[in-house]
Amino acid sequence: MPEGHVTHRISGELNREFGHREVRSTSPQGKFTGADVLDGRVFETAQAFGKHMFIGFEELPEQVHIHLGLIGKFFFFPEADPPTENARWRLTAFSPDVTMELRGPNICELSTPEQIDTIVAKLGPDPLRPDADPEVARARIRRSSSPIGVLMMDQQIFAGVGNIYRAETLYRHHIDPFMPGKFLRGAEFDLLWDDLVELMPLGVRDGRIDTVYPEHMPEAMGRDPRVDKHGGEVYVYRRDGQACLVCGTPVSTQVLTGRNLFWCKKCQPRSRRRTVKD
DNA sequence: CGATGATGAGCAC
DNA sequence: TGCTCCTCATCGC
Repeated sequence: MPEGHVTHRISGELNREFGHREVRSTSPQGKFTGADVLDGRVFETAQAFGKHMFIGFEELPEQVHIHLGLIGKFFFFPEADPPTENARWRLTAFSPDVTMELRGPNICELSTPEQIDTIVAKLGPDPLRPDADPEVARARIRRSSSPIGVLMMDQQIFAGVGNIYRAETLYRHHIDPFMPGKFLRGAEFDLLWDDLVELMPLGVRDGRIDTVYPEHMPEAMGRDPRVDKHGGEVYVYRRDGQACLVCGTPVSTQVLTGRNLFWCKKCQPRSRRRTVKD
């Protein structure tokens, strides 16, 4: 499931498996009407911008625009006819055989170059892209009175960051999620941005989100060292009620703009800056 | 075996 | 703020 590291990781996988190969394209489930247009074409390049992915085919100006949403998922099979059905989009290449299936995406449609430009223009800097300019994000945070915990999820600020990276990066820098963006110190912004630039490529490489420093690894806490349920080792994400890996305080949770926020009240204390009048 | 919720986001009220 | 879309693993009965 999908924060920006997943779209980037899968773009790479698609390029390796299908790049410059002729493909068979279908929509077994029928809801991707553009699938037929792509059948028999040559796959060119998949690219990721935050949580959005665009896939180009030779001699076609439109590209496939994909957004996984909350539950969308890609599957790869080392065969031309995997025993599945009802995928939104299915791509197959032959000898060597490989099949991709896309299930449950929020968006899977053909988009014109103009439409793609519009989508990309709305996104903030993506920590996974070398061309990202963090100053855009810095400026937007500095003039916002929304809590930094809300701003972290705003794709116009950090493209690709989702609920796990939000909770974990705020935790790693002891930042109060409820502090208005305008009160975030410049040095704190630098810590957050640099951390995303460091952590997210690891997520791309490993296909999971790990954020715990070695000295805080569960072994050191006497816990079972197995991977957490969501697929990575984390400090606070979905660990509500469990002991903070650093201080032992039960991890807190609260719904913030429709999503579950997780944080440690002791490691990320309410900032006094928060109470200053606008 | 039905209910629930999940790494998301647009939209109506 | 809450509903909606989409899928599927997991949980409680």
